[in-house]
Amino acid sequence: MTPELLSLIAERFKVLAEPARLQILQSLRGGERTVSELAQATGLGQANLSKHLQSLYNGGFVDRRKEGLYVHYHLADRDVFRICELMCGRMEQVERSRRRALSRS
Amino acid sequence: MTPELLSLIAERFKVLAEPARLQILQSLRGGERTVSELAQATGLGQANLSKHLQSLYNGGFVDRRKEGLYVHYHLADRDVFRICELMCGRMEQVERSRRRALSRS
DNA sequence: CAACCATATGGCCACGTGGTCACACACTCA
DNA sequence: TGAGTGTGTGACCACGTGGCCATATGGTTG
Repeated sequence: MTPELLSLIAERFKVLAEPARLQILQSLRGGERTVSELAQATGLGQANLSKHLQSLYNGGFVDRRKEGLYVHYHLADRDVFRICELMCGRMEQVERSRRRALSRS
Repeated sequence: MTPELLSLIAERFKVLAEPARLQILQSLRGGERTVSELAQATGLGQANLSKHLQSLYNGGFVDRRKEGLYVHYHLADRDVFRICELMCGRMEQVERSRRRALSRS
């Protein structure tokens, strides 16, 4: 496990470490969405949204398809949500240990 | 999926979005380590390391046990590495699609 | 062609945070 | 008790980046 590999993994996590981007991914669970549709669904500004989409695209989490004026974004794969579910499982566990810690003190 | 929940998930990811902390977790795969052992294994400064350990502890990724002068840290669970493996799988896939994109342009 | 629209991009600011230093705290041992 | 050691913490700086504005880019329509 080289330092370079660790940096790569960290960079992947960094893309998901942002509520706005998680919100975008969630909005894409229903299928393809254009940037304007995503803007309305998420309430994010257009420029801001565009940058987040760029991050997600560079990270390989979403793919896109241009059609006339519009750009349609869609999930690159569904593994992202497997990761998120593992995270949610962790959150429950953290809750338990937090309560343990509180009762300890 | 409320905004608050998304923020919580994002915060979990943020803890893992740092090479130094991934390195610490990896060093703990072999079992318990004291802070000084971790400092030597990772090459991180002591104060810096202590803060990273605090993050990991607050995130519930590691647990600790005080014994005399020393504090022994250990992994809270092994699911972290399931998440990392999923991430690594993603990285291979990203490689493939990057090559696709290159050959497309 | 010009007018218009959807999206991307560069500049800018404000905020968060990783790294380091200095020091505080906790514990052991003479 | 006081010296010495391991760990945590506050202050500080430097850097990265999310959000917003203005503008560029690429495409369509009349």
